[in-house]
Amino acid sequence: MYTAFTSNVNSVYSPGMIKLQSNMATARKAYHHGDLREALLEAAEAQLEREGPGGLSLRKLGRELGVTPGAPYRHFEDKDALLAALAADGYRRLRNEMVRDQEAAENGEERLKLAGTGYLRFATAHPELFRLMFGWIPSQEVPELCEAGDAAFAALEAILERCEAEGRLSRSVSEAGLLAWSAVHGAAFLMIDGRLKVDEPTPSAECILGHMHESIWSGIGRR
Amino acid sequence: MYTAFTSNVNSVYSPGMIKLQSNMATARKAYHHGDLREALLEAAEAQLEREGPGGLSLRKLGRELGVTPGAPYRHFEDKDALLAALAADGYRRLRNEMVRDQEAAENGEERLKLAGTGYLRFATAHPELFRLMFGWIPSQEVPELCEAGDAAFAALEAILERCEAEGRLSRSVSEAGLLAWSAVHGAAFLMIDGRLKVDEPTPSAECILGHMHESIWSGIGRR
DNA sequence: TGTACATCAGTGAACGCGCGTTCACTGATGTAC
DNA sequence: TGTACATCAGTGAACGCGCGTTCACTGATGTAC
Repeated sequence: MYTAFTSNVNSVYSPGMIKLQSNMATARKAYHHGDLREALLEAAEAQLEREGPGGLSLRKLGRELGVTPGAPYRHFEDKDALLAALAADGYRRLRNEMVRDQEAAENGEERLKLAGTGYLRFATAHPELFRLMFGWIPSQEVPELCEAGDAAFAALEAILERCEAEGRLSRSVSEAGLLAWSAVHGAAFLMIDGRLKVDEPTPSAECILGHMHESIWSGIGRR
Repeated sequence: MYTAFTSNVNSVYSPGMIKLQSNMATARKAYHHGDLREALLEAAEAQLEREGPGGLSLRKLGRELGVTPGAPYRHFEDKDALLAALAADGYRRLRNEMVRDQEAAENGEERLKLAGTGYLRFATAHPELFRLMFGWIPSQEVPELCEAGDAAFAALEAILERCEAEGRLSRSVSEAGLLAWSAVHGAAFLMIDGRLKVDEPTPSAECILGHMHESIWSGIGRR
């Protein structure tokens, strides 16, 4: 009964940077799922985006993947562990989005703008995941989660340090970081909460950052 | 059994601007609670802050107030209605915090700074309520909620318009509003998520806005 | 290449829980006369 | 001031639900010889 549906195994999706194990080809229609861990993460993220944080349940996940309620516990100690893995993966992808295309930039100002755009792009593409990453507090500390979060912030800091080295900052790195991060972070939340109506009713990441970058840069930089 | 505890009726707390009905004095130890509606809102907010959004339940609320599980339904159609009332009240108080002390300000720039400080003060004092206000989407539109939210934003807009009238803005009101609101909103979230470590590990609203205001104002204003 | 065996990743049934909500009811309150 | 009555705001029991988690089990897989 449960073994009939394993189509999800063939999914194209691969959350984050975790490599899929390669025993997938032989796993279809098997008693063993093949890669239930990845499938759970994938389905969990979809469920989260679809139904919000309240709608995410391990049982539902199992049902969706054609697997018994107990099965997820072979891969995650409990629900919190799954959420933490989801959030950590989110931070890694957020960071990727921020540093993407950085080589194309000619100077610090451009790098900052690209990173901000990436930040907004991530938040608007995965609003509930973004909310989970920043709003949810695990019942006990998860080192993987802290590291991934710090790494994302470190990417911003590195950019600002290069700006400073180029002599393009009118403030300290930490004050510049406070404004830049706050502004982009705030805009991200306002966007996903549907509270920003600039030009269009649901403006794009590029549009919003286009409207904000000049203000940010006059606030913290010089040309 | 349920009538033994009505001490909450005497609470000093009065959420938002709603006036308490004044039959409280006669209500103690009564079969009728006296002002269950207000008591529910008050207890709900405390419960929200104490245990997070997942820990808020109507049944628990009833238990806490010494009242039957059915009782809350005399005052709120369902759980969503209570949440909406909570959020709407939050917006009203947020607005109050923003416009507080405005008369003390000498010019637009100072007004903006005071409003920002009030915003952060509210968010850090009521973090879970703040998250509810901005993160939660009611299953059906609640006009009261929209109005209260719009009114809070309108307070910011009014300040920026006065800045413009004084000739102190270097950008359009809407671009200035985008930066100012995003920056303060983002800082609010970063603060309540414990991600801001400037000077102290948990800096105050005044401290954070002190560090941000110069950057914001060089971004959007002139002196 | 074939077999024995340890390990892994599932099954399926069950546990206890707390929740939102409904409903027929009743005690308290306030009002009209 | 006293009484009849409508309305209000509770009671208490019940409904059905889905959830997280556990556990003894078993089929599938991979490895050592």
